Amino acid sequence: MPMDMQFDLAQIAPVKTAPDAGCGAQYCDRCEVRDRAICADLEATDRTTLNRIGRRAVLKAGQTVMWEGDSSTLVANVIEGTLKLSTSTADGREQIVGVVYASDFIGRPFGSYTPHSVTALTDARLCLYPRGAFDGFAREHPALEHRLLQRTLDDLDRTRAWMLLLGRKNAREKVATLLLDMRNRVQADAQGTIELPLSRQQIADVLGLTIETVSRQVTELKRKGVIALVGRRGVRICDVEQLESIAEGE
Amino acid sequence: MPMDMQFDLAQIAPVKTAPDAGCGAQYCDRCEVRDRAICADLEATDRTTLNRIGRRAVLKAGQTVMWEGDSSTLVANVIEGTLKLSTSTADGREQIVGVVYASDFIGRPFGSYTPHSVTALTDARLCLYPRGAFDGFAREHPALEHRLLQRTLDDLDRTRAWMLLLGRKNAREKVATLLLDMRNRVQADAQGTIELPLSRQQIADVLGLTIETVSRQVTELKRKGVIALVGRRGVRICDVEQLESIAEGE
DNA sequence: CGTATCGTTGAAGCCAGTCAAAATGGGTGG
DNA sequence: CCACCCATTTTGACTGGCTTCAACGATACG
Repeated sequence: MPMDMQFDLAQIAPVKTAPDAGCGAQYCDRCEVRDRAICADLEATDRTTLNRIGRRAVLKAGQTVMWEGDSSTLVANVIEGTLKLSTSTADGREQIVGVVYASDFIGRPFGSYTPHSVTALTDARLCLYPRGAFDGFAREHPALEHRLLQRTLDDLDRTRAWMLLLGRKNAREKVATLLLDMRNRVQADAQGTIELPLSRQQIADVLGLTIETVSRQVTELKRKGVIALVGRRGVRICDVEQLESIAEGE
Repeated sequence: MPMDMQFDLAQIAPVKTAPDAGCGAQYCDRCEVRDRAICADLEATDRTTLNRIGRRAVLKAGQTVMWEGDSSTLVANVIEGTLKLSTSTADGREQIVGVVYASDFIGRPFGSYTPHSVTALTDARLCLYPRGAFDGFAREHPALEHRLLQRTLDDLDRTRAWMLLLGRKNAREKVATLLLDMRNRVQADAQGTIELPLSRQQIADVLGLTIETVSRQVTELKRKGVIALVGRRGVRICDVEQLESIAEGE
């Protein structure tokens, strides 16, 4: 599936819309991310109001929901799946500036344009809100704004930490750091294998490297016995301490 | 002055403390950044309350106010001067993750530790608040939290845009982009010369380059007639269009 | 089983880093 | 005002790590 696939609005299926429309309070009550998303500590009545302006949407891997530079019309909670945030230079060089998971918030509230594109890496489900309506609701609900602030502050910390990687780490350290990051973010299976949500090209776009350099560094880590590869996307970290010391530059 | 100079608490002089202590509402009324800082649209009474928990502090260039990894005990408004936010690897490689100017907000509210160091690049003046007290005040004043959210969202956008530079631009594009950024941030004099708040080493630390590479790129831009140098810190941009096209990769 | 996509490997070149030395300029004291 | 000093910046020569270009191998899917 090509990564530049267009996001077909017709494919944003309002899923199982209830009589009172929106996500429907009854759906929120059984929402998978209910107590981790920003709407978590809203009163039941407020949640009902918020639900009324929301719509569920289903995305296939590769679909883009928002484009860099477009006017900001939508924000959303991620219910399921993994998505990338990316920016590009005029001549097509891409940098992934963030990877978001279930319960994360996407889009640019309180701003007129979208600073980066948002693209599904896996099949995904969102709870979409029109930005204007969301902004209005948020301004009237300090508890929601507070959670949004907390989340934004955390994002900023993570993003700034990543700047150190991009600006000052070498290829070996970059790859090791990413694998450790994935270890914290992605659930491992019984054998301790984690399924990377990123292709080699996407790893390169996160780390500011080329796909060939990523491949060589991964192969080198495998040769040393620090990691083991399981198919294309699977990685098992065999020696966490050594990987950590490699990530920090020995 | 060594950049690792310790921040001597004794040097945080409570300036002209008025009878009612704090910054003193009467000082806020003539505060230089009064209508640009986050406290801008507070009611007079709320501002008085906030002032009561604030203290003015004076910094000399090179002094560090907050250290990466320390527990977060202070936040502040920048009243005057320029400061850098930076993180480092264990072996001492540094990355500047942000540069802040008058009216900007620094520190990590609603978090237990400081994710980056904050160091004065020029002499500076701050309006300091104990974090706990500030957090409490902010939670009770949605208008303040909203401004803080807006600011944090803007910071995040800028930071992510910088990731594209760090990960995907070459040395020439990096230097050109920085000069254009400085053009927007720093006031030029009558001849159009801007006084950079950063040394060559600091420019290197912002761009993820070495000082030698920065110097060579600056020299090359001068040779082409795109910029002119005035002393060590002064730069005049002679051909903005060309600099912009260089920043975007021709 | 065939094929398109993705990932790996190899060889060569180049950009930025490293190490070393010279030049500049801002500040100080005579 | 000038000479001197020291930190900063520039310049030069060389190295090396990452990219580029190309071909090959593996894997998932119809």
